Amino acid sequence: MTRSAPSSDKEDLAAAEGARAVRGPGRRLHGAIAHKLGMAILSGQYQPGDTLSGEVAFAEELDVSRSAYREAIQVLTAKGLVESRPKAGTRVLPRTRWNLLDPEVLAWAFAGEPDIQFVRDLFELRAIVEPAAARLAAQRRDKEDLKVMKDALAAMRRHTLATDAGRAADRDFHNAILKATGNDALIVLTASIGAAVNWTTQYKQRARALPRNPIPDHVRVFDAIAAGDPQGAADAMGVLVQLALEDTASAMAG
Amino acid sequence: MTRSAPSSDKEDLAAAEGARAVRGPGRRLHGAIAHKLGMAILSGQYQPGDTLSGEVAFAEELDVSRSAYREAIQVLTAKGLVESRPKAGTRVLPRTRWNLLDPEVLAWAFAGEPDIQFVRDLFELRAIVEPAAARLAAQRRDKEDLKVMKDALAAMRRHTLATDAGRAADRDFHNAILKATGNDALIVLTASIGAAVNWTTQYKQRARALPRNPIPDHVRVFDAIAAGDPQGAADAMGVLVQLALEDTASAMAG
DNA sequence: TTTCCGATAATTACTCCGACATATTACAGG
DNA sequence: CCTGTAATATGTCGGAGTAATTATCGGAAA
Repeated sequence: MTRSAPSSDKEDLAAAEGARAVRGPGRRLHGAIAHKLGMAILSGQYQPGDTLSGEVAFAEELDVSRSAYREAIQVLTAKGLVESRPKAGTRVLPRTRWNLLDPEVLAWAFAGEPDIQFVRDLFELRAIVEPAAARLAAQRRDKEDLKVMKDALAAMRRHTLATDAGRAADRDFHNAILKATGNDALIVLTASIGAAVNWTTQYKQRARALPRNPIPDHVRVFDAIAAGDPQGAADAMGVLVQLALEDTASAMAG
Repeated sequence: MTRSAPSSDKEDLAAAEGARAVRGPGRRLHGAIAHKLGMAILSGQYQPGDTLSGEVAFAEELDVSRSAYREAIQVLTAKGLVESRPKAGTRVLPRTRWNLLDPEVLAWAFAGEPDIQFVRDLFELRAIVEPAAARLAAQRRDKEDLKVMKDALAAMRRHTLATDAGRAADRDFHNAILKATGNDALIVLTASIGAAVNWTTQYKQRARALPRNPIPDHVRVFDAIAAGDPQGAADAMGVLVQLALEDTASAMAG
């Protein structure tokens, strides 16, 4: 992000244009404001305990109506990022109150320079949850699930992970595993985390060759699930998560 | 138009009073609306695909201004429950888009008669995550963490789980374990799920004696963490989750 | 005639504005 | 130290106008 431009008096204007510029089709104004403020909070630009300027002042600074600004604040409030009270103003809540697993919050966290420690935390969580999901999938998958996984695997082989189609197939594969668990809570959790993490690795690896061919590892996971081998599926998926971790780690280090 | 005209004959009024009645101190009007609509969606009163009445109509039906209604809708949108588009209206999104791990969404889900399958899913997730958390805690805890756990354990012994103080100590104990993991993602995840689940069991067990004394199991977890025994901590915590599951299951069945 | 495409119209959410009500904090006086 | 009062920022309201999306209708091409 090119935030380091210290032009003094035009900054308000830049911020305002920035807010309105992001406003594409399907993206409302209040959504753009929420996006902007959310990223500002997640990036540490506003820190826990800080109190934002008053509604009228901030809305005017952003060059939007008070209604739009307020609706944006409601979004942030719903995600546990801020809290508004009469006379006290709107303040950023402590990090423990943030809904860090909310897909949008994750997107904001990964929009700028994601906090290394947080990425490690997420991978640790993945390393806990995804093997367990594979274990459940091995116990509960039906023929339809296996077919979807098999097709996704074939598509991955065909396109490789360097293409959009290949990455889409990768997502399909993992989603099929999740669906096979039949656990909704597991599905939403893993889906949002995986999406957020892959989101960064994906476009950071543009100039980077993958550490090694990930297809065989995916095949191992599939075989174990197809064979109804829970422990094998969990182990194989553990390897896969570890692989993704190394990939991301090297991408962020370099 | 004066707001205090309680003309009687409409059922709309009843709904409106219902919405306004929940409005306690610290609870804004739009928050109450969001609460009401959120529970209605989670309870299946509005099903995925349904489109809500238009802003003007619905706001008038609830006897609130469009601003308050819209802000409530923004909250629901932020949690992935609904989606609004011009000309198309506001429709309830498919369940897979809901942020089921959002604390408020969980609260709404457990406000009425919680879906049995969903409760099972959550416990399955707990059974995956919490033992892993205990394992990490056994590896990373410091003296301060152990002290907090010890104190909480003593308080649990003193008050028993039948009292508010005792349950607070129970929460403190589990929170101390989470804190000891040092993983923020793990913390928010487990904290919200645990809170929601305990929320039901807590006030359903008013007339029910606990299946068995849970203190010794807690002690086992603590001892393993204090001893730096990851596998032992994970196993002991697994027992604890299983115990909670049985408790909840019998509470919901009876 | 059928099918497809583009212009048009209607509906709905979206945005803005200005005013008032309410809650919470801070201060002054007892 | 406590209590009542005033200041202030959020909360709520109603209405007007804008923008975007969908549905409809008409015409042209197959």
